Amino acid sequence: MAKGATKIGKGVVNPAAGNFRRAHGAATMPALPEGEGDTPDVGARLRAFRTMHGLSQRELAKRAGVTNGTISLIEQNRVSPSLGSLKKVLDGFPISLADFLTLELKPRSKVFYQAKELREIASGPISFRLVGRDTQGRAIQMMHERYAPGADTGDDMLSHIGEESGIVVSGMIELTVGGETRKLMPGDAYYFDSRLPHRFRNPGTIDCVIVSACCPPSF
Amino acid sequence: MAKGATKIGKGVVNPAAGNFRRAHGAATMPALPEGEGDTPDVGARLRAFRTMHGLSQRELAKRAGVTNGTISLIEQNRVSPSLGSLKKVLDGFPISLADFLTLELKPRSKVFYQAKELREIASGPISFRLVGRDTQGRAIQMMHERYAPGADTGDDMLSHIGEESGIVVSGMIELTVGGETRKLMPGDAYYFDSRLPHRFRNPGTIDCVIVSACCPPSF
DNA sequence: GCCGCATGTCGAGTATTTTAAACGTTATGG
DNA sequence: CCATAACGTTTAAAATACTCGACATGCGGC
Repeated sequence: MAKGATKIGKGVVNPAAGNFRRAHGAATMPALPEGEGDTPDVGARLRAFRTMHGLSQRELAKRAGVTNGTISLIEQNRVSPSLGSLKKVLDGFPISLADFLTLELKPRSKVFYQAKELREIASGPISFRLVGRDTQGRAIQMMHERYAPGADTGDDMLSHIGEESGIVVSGMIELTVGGETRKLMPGDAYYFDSRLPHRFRNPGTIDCVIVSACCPPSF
Repeated sequence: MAKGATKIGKGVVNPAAGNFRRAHGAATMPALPEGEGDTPDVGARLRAFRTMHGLSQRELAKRAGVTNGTISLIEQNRVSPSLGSLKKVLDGFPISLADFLTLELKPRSKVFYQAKELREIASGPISFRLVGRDTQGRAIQMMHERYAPGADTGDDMLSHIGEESGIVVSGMIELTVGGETRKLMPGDAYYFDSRLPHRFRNPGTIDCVIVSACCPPSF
């Protein structure tokens, strides 16, 4: 292709169905009606995955050994990446090619809760304030954490197991989960799937105390 | 690429590790050590899968809407196909891209048994001759079948459940399983995973009687 | 408001994949 | 024995993916 004939004018190719174009031999495709399988929108998948890890196109590109332009084009579904490229890109974070293609990409359930949203499940001199509406289908173990000013866990890689929840007791914590960042004040809380990349940082000037809970579905 | 500079002289790229070459920006790849994920030898995978379906490169190519050359190159790992191409190719038979990449590609277990290989598990006036050495780990239900001369089941698509076994009682049957074809004579038998595409044909001039068994692990 | 920095997109050039056609081989008939 | 057909492989040309550099925008600090 010399120059002018770029088939790509501006518009996205086929964002919905996820089938790639390739208007070639005019009258090909005899047997199957095309569009059998899945390959649901690799572009959106990659973008979601990347942002969930808090990476920019350039950062990911550097990690993966490709250029940012490539990432951009792929995410726009302007190209159908070769397995080699896609593999390199995915090596940027811990997931296999097959897993990436299977990934659920589900609408994120409620993650952040305001102090007033916690549910009181005890009474009298003791107060148990429950995080999350539906206790059923959840699995938790609590912990007590303290963050000095400036403390930072750094990004966590997917741990692929369990869930995580916590309540800020004192101080302030900046929590990033799956690309969303939020500053939580005393009384606020969080609840998310541990597989989502997450990060705790104390941007304040005093210690931050959190009652947190983590992991395995032990009961 | 004009012409002469074909990087591909003759040899296969990297049949073992399954990582694709792309000797480009010289000193790229900073973060991860490359070779994290899998992508195990797409070429061999495709070839195995194709032959198991009894398709030639050209047949598959026609179904998929690509050229036979493409199939050839992919199977030799001379290229790293784009998702679009690979998807088109896989649309040729009923499997998803992710499933294809996950596929086990296990060393086929024993499929064909000679008459003398059947194990007698009864005695006296009654004779139960068992197909397959290890009854454990198998799940069977028997049937009685008869094939008129020329009868042909045609190719079966993957049924994704259970196993299948049978013994030829009289006549002759030509059985194709996962790309291998064999003519079975009276007393001979078969045992295979139903997910493998298979086909029965009676090339003889007399009826063929088979005692067969199929499917679900019911006991 | 302006600057510096980061981000995502675009255009042109290069590298790679895919096509189309031909080759060498093997099997099947006549 | 030759013709025919089918198969997998190969090669140059066409089409696509990828790189490199530049652009426009957005954001935070000063």
